[in-house]
Amino acid sequence: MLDLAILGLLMDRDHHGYEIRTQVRDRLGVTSNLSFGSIYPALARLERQGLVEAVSVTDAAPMMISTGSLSGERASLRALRATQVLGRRGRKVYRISDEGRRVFVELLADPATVDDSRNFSLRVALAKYLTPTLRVTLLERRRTDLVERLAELLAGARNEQLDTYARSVMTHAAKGVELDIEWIDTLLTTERNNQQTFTEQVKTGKE
Amino acid sequence: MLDLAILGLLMDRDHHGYEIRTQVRDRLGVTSNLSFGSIYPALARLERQGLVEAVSVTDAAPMMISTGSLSGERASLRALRATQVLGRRGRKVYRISDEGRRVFVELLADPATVDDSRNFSLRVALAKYLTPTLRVTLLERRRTDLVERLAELLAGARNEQLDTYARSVMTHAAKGVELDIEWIDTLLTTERNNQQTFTEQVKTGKE
DNA sequence: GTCATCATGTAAGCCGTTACATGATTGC
DNA sequence: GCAATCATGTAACGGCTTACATGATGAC
Repeated sequence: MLDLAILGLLMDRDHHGYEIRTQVRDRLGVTSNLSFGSIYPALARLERQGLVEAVSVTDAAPMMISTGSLSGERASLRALRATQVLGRRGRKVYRISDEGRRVFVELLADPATVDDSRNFSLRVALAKYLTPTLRVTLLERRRTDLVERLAELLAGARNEQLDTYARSVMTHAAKGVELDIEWIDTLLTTERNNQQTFTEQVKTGKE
Repeated sequence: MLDLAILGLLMDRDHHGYEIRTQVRDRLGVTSNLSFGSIYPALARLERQGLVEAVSVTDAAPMMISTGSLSGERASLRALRATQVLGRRGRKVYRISDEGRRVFVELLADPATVDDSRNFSLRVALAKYLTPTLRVTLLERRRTDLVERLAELLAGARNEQLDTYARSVMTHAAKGVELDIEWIDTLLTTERNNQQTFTEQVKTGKE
């Protein structure tokens, strides 16, 4: 989960560890702030595996931005500026490698661990990196699980041996799952419309 | 979490370990089946702590081995009978102790770990063991957290830098939280009505 | 000059899982 | 008799958290 989230964020742009925490919450919709005690070791591990690389320790490396068109003076100025604006020294900025991109997409499409709601949401949040086909597969797989789960919950809610509180939990959980299924259905509809639009465009020769 | 669920189930009646798994799902609304690899060690630990006690290992099985009072024939018959009615041999049935009941209520009311949705749902499912006051406290505490979370999600959904998938995740998560808040509000209303009814009854001298 | 925030990292521990090992009972 | 289910337990490992340790920078 953490690996997928980190790689997913790095697909978009470079990040340093401290930043990843807030980004996971704000861009990937993961509720609880994950701890640095898990983020830093994860980054170190991903680096060892060659999936990411440290692009700059400290901000002395605006070289990465440098187009060469700027004079040394202006580059220094810009470095200073970057430090002032963007923050402090000692930051270790990571960039995803080609191998990292490959593994990321593989991981994102991997059917293995889509079981829980958290993993699924994360995958949808990163779904722009999936092919339309794989997106549909992901959504349909999850939908099947939810339909099954819904049936269990509705059965549970009908259980007369339960007290009002326990039954209320069942009923509410069922509503939540229904909401999830509706959401998936709207996403699936969108996917199919896009697919169709694309197909039509090909057929009619439009761009 | 596991301890709370196990003790909660044992508040109602005795259970053996194997049975606890299904009961946690069917009566407490916990989605994923927890594994025996966590249930059995948990029961052993609770027993060591004196919160539960093993009430019977098998039904009548020890008789077959030790007792000389019954003839071998009758002992076999009895064993057979017990097996037919109660099920299989080798079951270790647990009962909650007085100390266990005390600790359970303490645990259930403990504000420490109500953070996530799973813990909260579990507590609501067991809410009949809480006093009306503690129930309201639990609900209100959770409500405050959710309102805060909702604001964050709505802010996230407004973030225009997000692609449609990521934004969709935020919006959907927000809807889920809204549903949760509505649920809590209906529960709170019920609590207050019951409370008021009780107060009125006292005032007017009704039973 | 000191406090909050930014920034990185390590070590210990918690709470669960999967995989393994064993055996009884029921139904076909 | 054989497979499926019921039933208990152990061992290894996974993924995350908390607590600890360290230090720079910016704001007041």
